[in-house]
Amino acid sequence: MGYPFHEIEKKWQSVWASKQTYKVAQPSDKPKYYVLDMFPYPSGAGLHVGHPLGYIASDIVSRYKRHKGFNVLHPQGYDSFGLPAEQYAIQTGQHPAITTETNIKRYREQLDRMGFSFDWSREVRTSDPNYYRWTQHIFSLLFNAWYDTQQDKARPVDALIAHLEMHGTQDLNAVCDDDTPQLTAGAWQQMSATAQAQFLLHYRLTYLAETEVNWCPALGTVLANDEVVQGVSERGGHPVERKKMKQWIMRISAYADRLLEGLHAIDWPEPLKEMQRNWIGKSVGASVRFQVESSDREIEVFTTRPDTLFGVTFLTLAPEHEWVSEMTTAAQQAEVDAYVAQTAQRSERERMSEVDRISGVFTGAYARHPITQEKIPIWIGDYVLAGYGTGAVMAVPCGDQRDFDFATHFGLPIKNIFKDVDVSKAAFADKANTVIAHSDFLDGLSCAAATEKIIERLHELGMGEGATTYRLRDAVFSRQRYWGEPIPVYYVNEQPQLIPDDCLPLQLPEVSKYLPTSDGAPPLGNATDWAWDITQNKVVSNDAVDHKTVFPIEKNTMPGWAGSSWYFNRYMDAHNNEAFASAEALDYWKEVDLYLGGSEHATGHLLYSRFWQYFLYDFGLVPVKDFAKKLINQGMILGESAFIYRIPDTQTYLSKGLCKGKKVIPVHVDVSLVSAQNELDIEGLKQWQPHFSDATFELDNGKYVVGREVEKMSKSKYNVVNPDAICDQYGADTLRMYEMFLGPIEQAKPWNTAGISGVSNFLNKFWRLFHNGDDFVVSDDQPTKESLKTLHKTIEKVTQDIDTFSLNTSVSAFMIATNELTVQKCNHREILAPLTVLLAPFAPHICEELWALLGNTESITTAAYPVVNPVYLKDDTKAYPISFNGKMRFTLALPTSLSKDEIEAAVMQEERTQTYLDGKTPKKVIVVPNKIVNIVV
RNA sequence: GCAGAAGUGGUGGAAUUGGUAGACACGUUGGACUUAAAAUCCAAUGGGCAGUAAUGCCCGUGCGGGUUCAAGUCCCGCCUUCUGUACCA
Repeated sequence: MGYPFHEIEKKWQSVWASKQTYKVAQPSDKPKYYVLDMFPYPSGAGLHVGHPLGYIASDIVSRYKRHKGFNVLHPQGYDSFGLPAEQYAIQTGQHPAITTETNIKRYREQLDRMGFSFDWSREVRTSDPNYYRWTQHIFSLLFNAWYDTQQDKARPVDALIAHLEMHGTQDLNAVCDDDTPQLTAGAWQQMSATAQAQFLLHYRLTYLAETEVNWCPALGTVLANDEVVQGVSERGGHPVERKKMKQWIMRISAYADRLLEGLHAIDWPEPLKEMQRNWIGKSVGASVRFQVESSDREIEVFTTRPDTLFGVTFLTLAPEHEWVSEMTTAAQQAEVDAYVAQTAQRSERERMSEVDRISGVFTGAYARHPITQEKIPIWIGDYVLAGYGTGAVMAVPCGDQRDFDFATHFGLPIKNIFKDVDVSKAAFADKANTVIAHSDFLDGLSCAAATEKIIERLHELGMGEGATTYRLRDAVFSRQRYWGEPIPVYYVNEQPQLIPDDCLPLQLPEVSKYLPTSDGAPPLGNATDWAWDITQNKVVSNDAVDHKTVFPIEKNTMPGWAGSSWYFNRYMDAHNNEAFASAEALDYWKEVDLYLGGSEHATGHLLYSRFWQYFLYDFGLVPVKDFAKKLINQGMILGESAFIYRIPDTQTYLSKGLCKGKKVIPVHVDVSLVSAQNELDIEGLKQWQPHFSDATFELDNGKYVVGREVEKMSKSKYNVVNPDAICDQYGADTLRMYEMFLGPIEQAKPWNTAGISGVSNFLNKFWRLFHNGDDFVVSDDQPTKESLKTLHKTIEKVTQDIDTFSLNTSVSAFMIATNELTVQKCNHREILAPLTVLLAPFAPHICEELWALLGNTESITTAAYPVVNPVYLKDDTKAYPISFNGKMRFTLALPTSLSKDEIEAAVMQEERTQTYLDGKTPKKVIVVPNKIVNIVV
C-alpha cells in the first residue's frame, strides 16, 4: 500500500492551523518577499481543479523563498462583492451576505485541504465594511483631486480652487472635459456655490457626468468598456445598448500616457503589456480644423496622416456628432434624420457584425479646405465613431481603405496624392514608402517630413496643430446594483457632497427587493433609511429628507473592480483602523514581488489597479508607482467534455465509432461517468439523469465509447473536476505536484487524470526511501559519492527551475532523483534530509511528516534551503565550455576514443590553438563521437 | 484585417546561449512475484533497413528554401492552431 496521506495531511493541516505556522512577522530584519494570487470571487460552485493551479505555483514560490531566508507575505482573501450573489438573492430573496459567507466557508475548506501556506490572519473581503470603508476613502480622495499636466501628477482640488480664484482658467494646465468653458477669475468668484461645484466636476478625477454608457437591460446596469465583449455583456452574454445616463466616472484618461510609459519598468508578460498598450491606444498625429461654409463653426478632426491633407475630398461625421442637425440643410433634413434614427436603433452588436456594410448620408453642407480653400462636402457615416478622437474625420480616399470604400460606394472623388502609385483599385496606406505629390509645398516629401511641414503650416494659419489621442475612455464607475460598495456621496441641490471621512464606512442598507428596474433605478432606491443628516452626520430615514439638513444619498454602488484595485496594499496591514495601511507597513512591503493570475484581467483589474496605485503614489500614500514588479499569467485548465450521440427523434444513442456518416446530436454527459479509456458507465448514466433509463445504447465491441472535446470547465458542460475528489483518492501532495507536472504554468491545458498515477507512484517511492517495510529507517553512515551527486544535481536543477518558474521540469528532477536513489539503495540521512527540504514547497504534508520522523521538532518551513556543492556536479559529458573571449573557430580531426583530458591536451598542442588563444583557454570544445572535434575560439 | 504566442513519438511534455532530439511521466508490450487479482519491481517502446547477435546504417521536431563543421533552436517565404483586438481615422 501507499503512504498514509489521509492521516498525514489531516494531521499537519491542523498543526499548521493551531500553531499559526504561516503567520507573517512584521517588521523583520529579513529581506521581504511578497507573493500574491489574484483573489477569487467566491461563487456557489466551489473550486474546480483549474483554480488552484496559480495558487499551487505561488505557494511553491512562497515556501521556497521562506527556506531561502525571506520574510514572505503570502495572503489570500475574497473579492466578495459581485453579480452572481446578487442574482441568487433576486431569485431566492436570500441576502447576498449570507450566500457569500456560505461560499467563502466552502472555498476556505477546499483551500485548506491543499495545504496552502496562506497567512489567513490577513484575510480581506471586499464586502466587509472594515475593508470597503477604505475603498470609499479612496473614492473620496479621487473626488478631491484633479490632474495637473504641468507637474504631471494628481493634486488636491484646493490647489485648483486657489488657481481659479486668482487666474480663472488662464494658464491652468489641467486634464478636464472637452466641453469645459473658459473662465476669468472674476467670473469664477461671481459664480454661486452650486455653479462652482458644477464647474469643478469638469476637473475632478472622479466626476459625475451625463454620458453615453453601455447599458445592459437584462442585467439592469451599466457596464465599463472592459465588461463588454463583442457587443454583449461579459457576464451572461446579454445585449448592450448605448444610453445617455448620469453616471460617476473615473478620469483614468488623465493617466493614459503614464500608464503606457510605466509598462517599460515592470516585468509583466509581453502579450499582456501589448494588450494594455492596445487598450490605451496612443495615436500621434494632428488635429485640423475645417471652417464650415456660411457658418462660424469649425469642424475639428483628428488624423494620424496630416501629410495627406491635400488628398481630402470630403469630411465624415459620426451620426452622433453634436452638430449634425445644425449643419444639415433643409433639403437633406429628412434623409439625415432617418439615417441618424436608424443608426441609433442598431445595437452595438449589429453595428459590429455589419462592419462590411457601407452606409452614410450627405448633410448638404460644405467646409473649406484649410490650405486650398476648396469646397469639401460634409457627410455622415457610421464608420466614424463618436467616442474616438473628435467624432469627425477628414476623408482621404487614396490613403485610407475605409475612406476609399465610402468614396467608391457614394461616387465621391478620389484624388491621388502619391507619386507613382496606382490608387484606382485600393487605397495606399504604406507610410514607409510614401512620396507625396500634387500637394503644393509638400511635393516630393516623405510621410514624416510632410507631416512635420504641414503641422507647422497649419499652426501658422491657426487651423491645427500636432495632437495625440488615446483610445482609452474614462471608466464608468456607477452600477445600478445592490451588492457593491455604496458611493459615499449625498446630494445638496443636485450637487454631490462627500460623506465625511470619519463617518465611513457608509454601510450598505437593507432593502426589501434586490432587483434593479429596467429603466435604471438602482435597488438602493428600495431602502427606507437612505438619507444623510448633516447635523447628526448619520444615515436617517428617507422620510426625513427636507433638503435643508437631511439629503438624499447616492443610490448607485461601485463596480466590481473598485475593491480589487487596491487590495494588495491592504494585506500589508489588514486590520488597521487609522489608514488603509500604515506608512511603516507600506514602506516595509512596498509592492508585490510576484503576482499570479489570469490574463483575462489585462484591461480590467490590472489596468485599474495600476491607475489607483499611480494616483495614491501622486498623493504620497504609497511608496511605489507600480504595485506588482513581476506578473505571471497562469494558463487556464480546460475540461475534457464527454459526449454521447443521439439519433434525432429517438432515444437511441450510438457509440462514437458507429456515428460515421450518420446524423447524430451530441449530448454532454458527466465526465465522472466515463473511464480513462472513454468507456461510458451506462448504469451510472441512467441513475444520473432518469430520462436516460428508457434509452437504448448501441455498443461498439461491447462498449459504449464517448466522444471527447476540450472546452472551458463549466457546470453546464458537466466537465468539472473537483479537487476534493482528487485529494480523497491521491492526496493533496499528489494533486499539487500533478498540476505542476501537467506542463508549463503559463500554458492552457486540458485536465486529464491519465498521468496522475505517475506522480502518486513517485511520492510513494520517495516515502519508501525512508522506510523498510513499515519501519522508518535511515542510515547515519556516509553516503556514496554517487548519491551525493544525485542530491546536488537535484538541488541545482530544482533551484534553477523555481527561479525560472519551470515547475514542471523540477517535478521530473525529483522523480529522477528518487529513481536513482532507489537503485543506489540510499537511505542516508545526509542525502534524504536536504532532499526533503527541497521537496517541501511542492509536497508540504509528506515532507513535514518525514521531517518530524527524521527527529526535527520545528516545522520544516523553518529549515534552511540546502546548498549545492559544485564538487559533486562535475560531469563527464563530452561537450564542455571553457571561458575565452575570441572570435575564430577551427576544426580538428581526432580519434573519438580519446578521453576528455587527452582531447584537451591534443587541442592545446595544436599550433593554431596556440596562435589564437595567445595564452588563454578555448571558449568551447565540443566532441561528438565518431565525428569531429570543434574548438570554438 | 491587425497584434501576440505556438506547431516535437500513441499522449502530456523535455532539450542551457546553435552542440549526440524525444528527459520525465502516461499508455502499450513482455517478464518477475501471486492460486488469481491488485499493488510493487524489471525490461522494451520515434520510423525504416541489414544482421543469429552485440551492433551498424538511413530518415525524422508543420511545409519549402537559406546560413553553419553543426539548426527543434538563427534568417527568408508559406501553412495551421490558439489568444487578444477590431470600422481607432
